[in-house]
Amino acid sequence: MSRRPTMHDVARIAGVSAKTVSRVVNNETPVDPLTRARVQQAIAELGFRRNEQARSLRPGQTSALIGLVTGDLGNPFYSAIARGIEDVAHRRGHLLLTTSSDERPDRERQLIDALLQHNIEGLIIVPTLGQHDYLSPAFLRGLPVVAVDRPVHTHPPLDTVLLDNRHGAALAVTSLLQAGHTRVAVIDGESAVFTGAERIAGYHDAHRQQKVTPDATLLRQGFHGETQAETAMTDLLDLPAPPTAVFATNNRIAIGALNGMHRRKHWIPLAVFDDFDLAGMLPTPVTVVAYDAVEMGRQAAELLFARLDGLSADPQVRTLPVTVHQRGPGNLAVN
Amino acid sequence: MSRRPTMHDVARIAGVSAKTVSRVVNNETPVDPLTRARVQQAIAELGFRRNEQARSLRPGQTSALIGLVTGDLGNPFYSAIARGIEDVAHRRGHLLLTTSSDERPDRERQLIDALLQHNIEGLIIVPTLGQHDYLSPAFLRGLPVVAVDRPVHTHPPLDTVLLDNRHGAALAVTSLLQAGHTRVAVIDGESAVFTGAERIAGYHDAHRQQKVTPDATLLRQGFHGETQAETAMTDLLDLPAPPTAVFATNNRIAIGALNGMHRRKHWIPLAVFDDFDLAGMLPTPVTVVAYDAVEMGRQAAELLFARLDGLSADPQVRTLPVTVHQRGPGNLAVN
DNA sequence: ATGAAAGCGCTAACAG
DNA sequence: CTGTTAGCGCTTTCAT
Repeated sequence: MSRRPTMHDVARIAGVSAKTVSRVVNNETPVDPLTRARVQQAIAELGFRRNEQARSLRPGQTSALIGLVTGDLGNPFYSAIARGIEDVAHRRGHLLLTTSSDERPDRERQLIDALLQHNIEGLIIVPTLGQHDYLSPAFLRGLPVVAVDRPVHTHPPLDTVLLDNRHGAALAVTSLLQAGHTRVAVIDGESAVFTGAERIAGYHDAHRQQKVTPDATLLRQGFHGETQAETAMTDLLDLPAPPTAVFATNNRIAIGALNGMHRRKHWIPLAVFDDFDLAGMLPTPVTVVAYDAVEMGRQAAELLFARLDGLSADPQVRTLPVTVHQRGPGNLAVN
Repeated sequence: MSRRPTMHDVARIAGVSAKTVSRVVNNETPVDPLTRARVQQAIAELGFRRNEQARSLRPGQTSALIGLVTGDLGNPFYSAIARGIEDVAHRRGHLLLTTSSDERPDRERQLIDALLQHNIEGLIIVPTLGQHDYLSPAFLRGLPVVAVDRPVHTHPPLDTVLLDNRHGAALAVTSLLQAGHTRVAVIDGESAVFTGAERIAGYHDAHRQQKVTPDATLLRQGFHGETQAETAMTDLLDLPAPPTAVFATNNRIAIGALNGMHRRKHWIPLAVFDDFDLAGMLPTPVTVVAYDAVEMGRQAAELLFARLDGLSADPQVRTLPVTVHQRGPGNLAVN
């Protein structure tokens, strides 16, 4: 198997110097049209492809590589973000290196290190819980970084793309309160997670605004995954005074809560931050907070490229809108 | 902002030559333990990180980069595959470049080209429909390639990881036939897609084996997305002699079919190739064919690394098992 | 309009 | 055990 052809190989075939090949490949001027044609002919003949690693080694050149760290690419929320980033990156002639931290800060740090060794031009990160001192200027050496979904506290602050968690949650819970519910339970995941905390704040905002006092015993936090959420739901339904509606702070929790209702054959209206298939087919009304995760990725990538282009001055925080929809049977009222 | 430190910078601080730094960084012998310590000290002081692009420029060195092309990273099926690949790649010290073809052959080709320019060591691809002459040895120059989910016909053939589509579909449809159904409809997507064709073959296998003659008018193909599948379902239910059960060849089609049943308030048992949330909570029994997409990715990556390690001889086709589960109300029988 | 030389950061081969 | 030299493929600078 023959060695991959270089510019020198092309140059030899075309009877020109490597520099002229370089000019043709990069559409630089001046090159005589006939020379250009000869070179292009030779390129086609050999199947030459420029070596990006060699190119980007030169000072002043860039790698055309963007790095992404999320908790788990297998999670559709994260992969939608990745897709949005990829869209913009592709349009800008960049490729995306994707990695998954498993939500572990040590692995996150290691991945960022690996990405830096590959000379990424910029980094987009859905930060794990924990300290991010390795997002400091000293560690990053001026690498532009954009945070998505969760803020990260650094000096100076980073460009950030968030959802309107608090407002979306408030809207969804308000729809329950306005239907007459006064005992709305909450099932949340890991209590230290930013998005969950914001959504719970929104729950409280709604109560305050609707002048309903929430019952603290109905607020359940720290549940990982569907199975735990299911138990939380059955526990709530087994209370002497069970809730008449429930707010799930995310998708997975909602699925667990629904499994719990199904198990107890006791259905109460559900509000949930996240949309999901078949929400409209359930035996109880579902109020969903929907958003565009792909768009989050796009916006993050656009912030990143703006900074690479030197267009950004101060770090920006963009908060993306969410929408609320009623799914399933129309009547939200208390049974 | 100071320039990123190089091995020479480290060498100067540690009072050694660049080659010695290289030896330390690569854990090569022999290096005097004291020298090694001095160098490590200097590395820490400067925050030195080896430049992977420069390293991999040397002949005999590799880029530690793997490329992936799927139809759409935002699709959870593909992103699960990506996650599986990433797992193995990370364990092997490799990073993954992910790209989405939008199922367009021209874009697929362009992405492969871009990946090759970045000197990927191997490529994993969920191939689009269409000719793949650009997966020929001439184009790839010996680059190892693994196909996932769909085979691709090249000479020589590629390593391939598939699901047991035909058998899984047969099992699911058999459960309907054994419950007494004789009019089982099929809703399928793009008819040229390999997986759909295999699953329909499984549908016919089941009928043959159960000695039931399928009604060709109940076989509907070429539907894109949920909305079209929903229409296909309502059309079927509106027939003078509607089906008593339906087989959906994938997830999205199943959601559409369920929406159709919901709209007509006419529920019939569903079999579907793919598992999904809330399948157990619907008003009709659901038979799902489940599988592990992350594992598909892992196996693909393992085939790739086996080839990079020079361990593989002939191209392999691995067919991964699927499992069938009953969800929802227990009774599959004809209404 | 084109080419020669130098060097990006790293490591293989060879000296010492 | 350590250092020197050379060169991977490309592009910048400066000649021609």
